[in-house]
Amino acid sequence: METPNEQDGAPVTVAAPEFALAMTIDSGQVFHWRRSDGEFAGVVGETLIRVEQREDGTLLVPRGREEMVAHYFALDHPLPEIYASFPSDPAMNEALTHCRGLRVIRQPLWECLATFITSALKQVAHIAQISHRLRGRFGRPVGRVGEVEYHAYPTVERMAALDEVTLRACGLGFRAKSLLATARLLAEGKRDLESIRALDDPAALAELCRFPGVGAKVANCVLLFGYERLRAFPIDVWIERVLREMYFQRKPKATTAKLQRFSEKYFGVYGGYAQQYLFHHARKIKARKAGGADKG
DNA sequence: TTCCAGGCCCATG
DNA sequence: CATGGGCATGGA
Repeated sequence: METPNEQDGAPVTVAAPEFALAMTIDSGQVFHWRRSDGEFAGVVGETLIRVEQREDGTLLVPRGREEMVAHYFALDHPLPEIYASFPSDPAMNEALTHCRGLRVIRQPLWECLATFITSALKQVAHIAQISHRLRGRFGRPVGRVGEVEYHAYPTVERMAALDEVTLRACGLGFRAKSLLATARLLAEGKRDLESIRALDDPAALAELCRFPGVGAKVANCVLLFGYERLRAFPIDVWIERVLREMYFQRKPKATTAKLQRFSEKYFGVYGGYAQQYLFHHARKIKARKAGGADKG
């Protein structure tokens, strides 16, 4: 039996054209990667992965993990085709200019559903904080990098066996109840995430919305980041602002449902990618303005 | 101190 | 069907 750890062989080089590792990890899809020097360390499923992107764009990954990393970061997504499908307007063009190489990650289903339930009305930094607490306290340890121990996301069974008070102690607030209830539905076999793969987008969305703590936004995130439905268009407060400023200036009373319908048609078959680019760019612009005086 | 965050849910018009 | 308010937490 193999026991992969931080010493499992010299890293090997993997070609990764059109891929921006740091930006992808920092784009609010996943919340558990840590950066040290030029390297990132995180857990893919149950495997500790250290990955570095060099100046020439190639990746350094642990030997034997090339496929796992390529699959996780979706290096096979056809970015040229995706970019060609984007509408050409000032907002989209600007986002594309600044976000080239950003990819929509393929996440494990339970981990994705759970983290986005905890994301409700939380800032990205807070989601990361909560995620690390949950992993550290209830997830299986999978190795260490220096002094830092890494953990897998808690299993459905482990989460279902906890109680609301324990979860609230991780900083979950009112989300604890939903997360626990969802874990129990899955642990008891009353629902199944794998079977949702067979459903079409609308049916899958409706099924996901049956979980406590899951509405249209979280469900669309899970469709996009977990089920690889690249058309799914999550509308959070950032995207809603962008849509209203850039596309609905003249219609201030348009409802969210209206924005949703417009977006799904306007941004097309890779709407999820368009959304992710608009989202990330909007956040970066704000951060740049807020921290404009700091040394860079 | 106040504001805001990758929302959801339920009670009212 | 649309709208309003409550819900926990913590960093800026």
